Amino acid sequence: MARQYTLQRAAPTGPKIDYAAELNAEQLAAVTAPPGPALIIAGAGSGKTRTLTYRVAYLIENGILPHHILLLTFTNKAAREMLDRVAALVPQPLDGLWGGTFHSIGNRILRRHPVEAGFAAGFSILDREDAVDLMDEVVVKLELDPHEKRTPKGEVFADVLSYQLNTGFSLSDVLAEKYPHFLQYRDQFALARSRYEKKKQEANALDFDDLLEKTVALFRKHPHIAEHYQRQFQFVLVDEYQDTNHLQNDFIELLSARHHNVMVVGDDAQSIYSWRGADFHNILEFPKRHAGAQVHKIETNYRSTPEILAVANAAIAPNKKQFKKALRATRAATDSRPALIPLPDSGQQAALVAQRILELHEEGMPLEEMAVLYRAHFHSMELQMELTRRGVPFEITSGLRFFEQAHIKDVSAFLKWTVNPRDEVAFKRMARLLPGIGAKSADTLWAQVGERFRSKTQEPAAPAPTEGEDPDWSVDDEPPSALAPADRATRERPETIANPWLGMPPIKDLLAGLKVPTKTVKAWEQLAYTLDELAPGGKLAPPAQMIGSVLEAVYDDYMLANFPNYEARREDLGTLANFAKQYDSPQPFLDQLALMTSLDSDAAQRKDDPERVTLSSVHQAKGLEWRAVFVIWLAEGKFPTARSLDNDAAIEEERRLFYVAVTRAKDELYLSYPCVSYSGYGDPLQRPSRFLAEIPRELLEEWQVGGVF
DNA sequence: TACGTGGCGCTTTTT
DNA sequence: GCGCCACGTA
Repeated sequence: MARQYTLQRAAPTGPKIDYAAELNAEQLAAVTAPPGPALIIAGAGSGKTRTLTYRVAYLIENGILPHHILLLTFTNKAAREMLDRVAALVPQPLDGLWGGTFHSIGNRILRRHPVEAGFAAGFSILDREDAVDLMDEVVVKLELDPHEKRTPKGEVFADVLSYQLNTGFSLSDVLAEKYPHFLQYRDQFALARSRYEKKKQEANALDFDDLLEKTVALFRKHPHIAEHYQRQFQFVLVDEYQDTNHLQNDFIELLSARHHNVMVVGDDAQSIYSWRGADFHNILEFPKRHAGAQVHKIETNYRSTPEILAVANAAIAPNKKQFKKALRATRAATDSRPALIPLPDSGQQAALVAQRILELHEEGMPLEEMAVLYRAHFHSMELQMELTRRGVPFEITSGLRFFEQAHIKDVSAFLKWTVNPRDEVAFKRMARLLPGIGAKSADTLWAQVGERFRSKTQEPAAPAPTEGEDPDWSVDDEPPSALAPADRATRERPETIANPWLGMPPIKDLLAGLKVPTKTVKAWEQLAYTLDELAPGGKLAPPAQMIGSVLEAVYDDYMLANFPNYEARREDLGTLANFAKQYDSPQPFLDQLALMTSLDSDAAQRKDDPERVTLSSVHQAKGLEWRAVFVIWLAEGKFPTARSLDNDAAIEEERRLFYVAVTRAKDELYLSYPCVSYSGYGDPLQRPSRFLAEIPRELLEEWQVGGVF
């Protein structure tokens, strides 16, 4: 069965990269590693991204077609950055290269084989909120005892079931670990799982987990489809491997199963996402799972002063579960050690940080070169007030993401339902915007619309999952030739742009005459008319035009009536419509909305803004660096967080988090904690974090802060 | 359905 | 010390 295929070197085009000159010995070894499974342990600040991007360039330079390379990341930002950097290195176009987040790659594959995956073309993607909305519908029907004072809500169900899927743990184990007080509901959770699956099926909608899980299931059910992709992806590269979960690891293993050229890059010491299912045993045990795997360690650090690195190495040393390694500094020694700053209370902690920021700024350090890091966002409240008082501009990495804001999601609901009229979540969201329509009426309307829609389509809207193999879908052909590097799968099986309205009566007829409350009649007619405009004559309009129609017909009025900050929201929707102009059809636009977190428009916005200090949780600071870093609230119960105190594994993760914080600093590091905090709830007395006690005193310079206060 | 009041509980976050 | 949610009423 196995087909032997010999790679041909492409004729060299353009100047070659001088790898030996541009990389250090450790990086070079990883970049030029022979094929086969490889684990790259890349310490903080060691040039991990550089290594990965040069590896891709190296593969391409050695004749591997971009089409045969798969590059997996966690975030869109990382994917974009890496692809951009590769593009800058190699002369040939990278069009065929499959690079993106796990979810976007899963989506891309599923869009080509929706039916084989058990769905219909044109499926919706449910973001986290949509998934919870749908789960709420399931939970209502479970009829949990209303006399019970506390019953789990949709959010808890969604969380538990998602965590279970991502980790592969049993339901009982997940409940015991995350929600022991809900263990009695075990059976309802199991029931909710199957009902939720059914709901998604009926709605032709996939949640984020499905984008991975259904891809894995597709491959297991249709080996010939799996084989196609396994053949195609001769080289698989994975970024931030230490944060992969069970499901993502299956995804990686399946896609690389044929060629075994899987290079995973990560730092076990920076694994900080176990609470959302990441299992750093994936990285610790990679060499065991892949016999003969090469292991490369990259430990030369270009970022921090030796004094900061000494603290970092000491900080992580107590962790038992790790690959032993020590970062080596390349920078020259300085005469300053990181500062350890106890403060009488949290107000003075805020004052110290603010004052020190101003001093550094006066010494010539730009504000954007400084950051204040903390374990939890509320730890920054006092500091925010202090900075405001002193007129220090700052930027906070938290809060609602652009696409998760209500007005963005409201408007997208119109588009989503037009593209996929089976999308229950989108329909109900849209309906609830009308005056006089709440959850109950939305439910009734949905039942009627669903009924009408089904009766108007000759075939059931959901094609039953096909059994057996699709005869038209043969992938057992010759591998893509160098002369025709275009993606064969794309040519043979383009992503179907589904149009549910073809051959259907106009939308307004579908909605006309349904029973609605008297005060809703007018708005209902208007809605029907508007939706008709989104698919005039049964043809889906371009998304930018759709947004315009929705705004003009209903949503602008809605915003005026319901939001105090009408102007800002209106502006956001203008930005959205502008963004939508790049898309001819709504489907890919909606995919983008679901799979992206932010619009890069704020980068442009920030241009004319003054420089700012960054305030960030440590989690969100991963991968970033600043010249000066302040880590605040290093007190027991704050950092490490109270919930981790009685759990060794949790403490180790907190310690890794502390390590991430420390290794963000290039030149200056300040570690502080208050002895007393009158703000907030709980015991005002604070004890210094154990992480501070673990650092040899001589590595730090202790500050004694006095003064008038 | 829409709006007002009391109680509870309080990390981290990408897709 | 505050915000969110669940429950009660018009």
